[in-house]
Amino acid sequence: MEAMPKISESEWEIMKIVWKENPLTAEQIAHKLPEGMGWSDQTVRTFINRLVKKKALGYEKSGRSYLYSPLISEKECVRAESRSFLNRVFNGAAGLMMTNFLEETPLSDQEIERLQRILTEKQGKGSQDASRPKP
Amino acid sequence: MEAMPKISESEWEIMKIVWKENPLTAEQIAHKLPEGMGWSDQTVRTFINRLVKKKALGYEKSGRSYLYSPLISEKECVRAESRSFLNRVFNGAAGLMMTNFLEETPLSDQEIERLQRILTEKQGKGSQDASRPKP
DNA sequence: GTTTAACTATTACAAATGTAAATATAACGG
DNA sequence: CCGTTATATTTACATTTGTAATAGTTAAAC
Repeated sequence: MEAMPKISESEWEIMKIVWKENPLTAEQIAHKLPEGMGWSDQTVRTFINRLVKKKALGYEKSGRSYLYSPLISEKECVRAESRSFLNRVFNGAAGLMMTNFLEETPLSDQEIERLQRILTEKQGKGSQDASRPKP
Repeated sequence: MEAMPKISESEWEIMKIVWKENPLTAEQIAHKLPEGMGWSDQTVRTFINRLVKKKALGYEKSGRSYLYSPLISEKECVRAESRSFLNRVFNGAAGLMMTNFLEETPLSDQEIERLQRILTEKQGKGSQDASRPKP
């Protein structure tokens, strides 16, 4: 798992785009950025370069430009970032965090049902006891 | 709501302590920090000072030292940080985020039940339709 | 082939952050 | 009162981040 590189806020914007679809040229990435972003082309390229340096993006030459692709998985990054957030803000208490989110966030009935289904599924599975002997 | 100051990772450690109990002297804060932290006394004082500069902490003189107290509420900070995280990592999709957490996090049956209770309570309340006329 | 237009790479620079040392200050002990 | 010492304030410095401008390179066009 190679110690996830630390992805900054701006770099996340780039990564989200490249995860969704790849490979992409720098220009394509710049164009797919959300409107309000307002970054100059050079800024975008700087972020891309930093991500390459961090081994978060890889590239291959194609014509006059490079095609960038992710070298680290979105799942891993989301997991790492989530853990960091959880520790920073909730001292690692996932239950507390979720309670908090549930209380603060408006959810559609559909979403509520989906979450409930997931919870019910989890229920029997005894995931609270991680120390069982392997069969 | 005064545009929450941005609290850095290290600064969060300080704030969490002062929120839990206050007022505290710099020394007390330093002592209450988690073991593994390994910050020098001066480092802790630097963080405290930055938090004062950011108006996150206030102080009052007492004998030879200051007593620090939070000027911003934990709730507000948690909310701000949560929103930032949600946007950065999940593009603001709270439902997706929660699904993800539920799937990845081991929870005790107790916690599961608590979350289910909260969800059930939310269910009728139609929080997905925020545009109802006030009674 | 040489110019040029598009890309990349290098460099810049200020603010924030992590980490502290050095210096000033003031209160407490005697 | 005066020194000692605990505190606070100032200063330091490297790294990361946000935000580019400028310089270098190379494929494409002619």
